[in-house]
Amino acid sequence: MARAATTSDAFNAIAEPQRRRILTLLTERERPVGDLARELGMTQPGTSKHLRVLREVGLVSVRESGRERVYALDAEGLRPVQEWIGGFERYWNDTFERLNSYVRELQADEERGDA
Amino acid sequence: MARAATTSDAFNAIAEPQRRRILTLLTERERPVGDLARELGMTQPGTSKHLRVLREVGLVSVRESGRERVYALDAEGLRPVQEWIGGFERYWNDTFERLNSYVRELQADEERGDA
DNA sequence: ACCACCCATACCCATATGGGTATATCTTGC
DNA sequence: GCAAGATATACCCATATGGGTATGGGTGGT
Repeated sequence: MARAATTSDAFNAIAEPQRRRILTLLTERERPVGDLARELGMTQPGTSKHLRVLREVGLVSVRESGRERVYALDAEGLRPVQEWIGGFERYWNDTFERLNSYVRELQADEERGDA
Repeated sequence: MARAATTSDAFNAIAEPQRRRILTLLTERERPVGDLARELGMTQPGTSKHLRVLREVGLVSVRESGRERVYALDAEGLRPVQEWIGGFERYWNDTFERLNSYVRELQADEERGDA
């Protein structure tokens, strides 16, 4: 089974170091596959495979430019992760963080109109 | 190789759905293994294995109570993930951020009595 | 048309992994 | 001390996965 039911979501995608590096590289600017492969120091096929995973979970988008495939970050896909993590911020022990998440909660409330 | 070099970090730990469920369950209260196993609907050994992973990356702590092992959330371990994700917030469609600053403006106005 | 280049896919391999069953260890209750 | 309960581990299996090497399909330049 290994990672039951092919869990292909953002959580799984960012579990891989190289994929995280790719996403980080893409924050600077969009890049063609070859570029990424060089930066990662791995083969083009290997890179393509990681890109495929990222594509499938919607973390990157592709644009064809001549014979190149230019990949760009689609950070929206990280939302689920950020939201999930957000649910734990209040459990961090750091005083500063407590205050921080408290403030964030207040803001969230107001954005929801709860005031 | 599969997930090269045994990447055992928080990112990897939360890539598994059941483990995320465990962490979520632990936000409510600490729980002994049996409890978790029942909640997850899986065997005790299976649950223990997930708990081991979570333990090794510091996402949970254990306390012995008689013949039980009570697991508790240690959210600090999620910090790295939160920080990494944080680096991408500015690339999300600005909608959220815009709203955020808008709210902040409103707050400022009200505090000043501008209403 | 031909060739060089950029990629995605198909395969192949070795290992990591999730889940289950059997079992050893330790603790509490008699 | 002994039986029962709670766990962690050892093992076994099937599959997912990361990485590499071939290879096929487009695209641009000449």
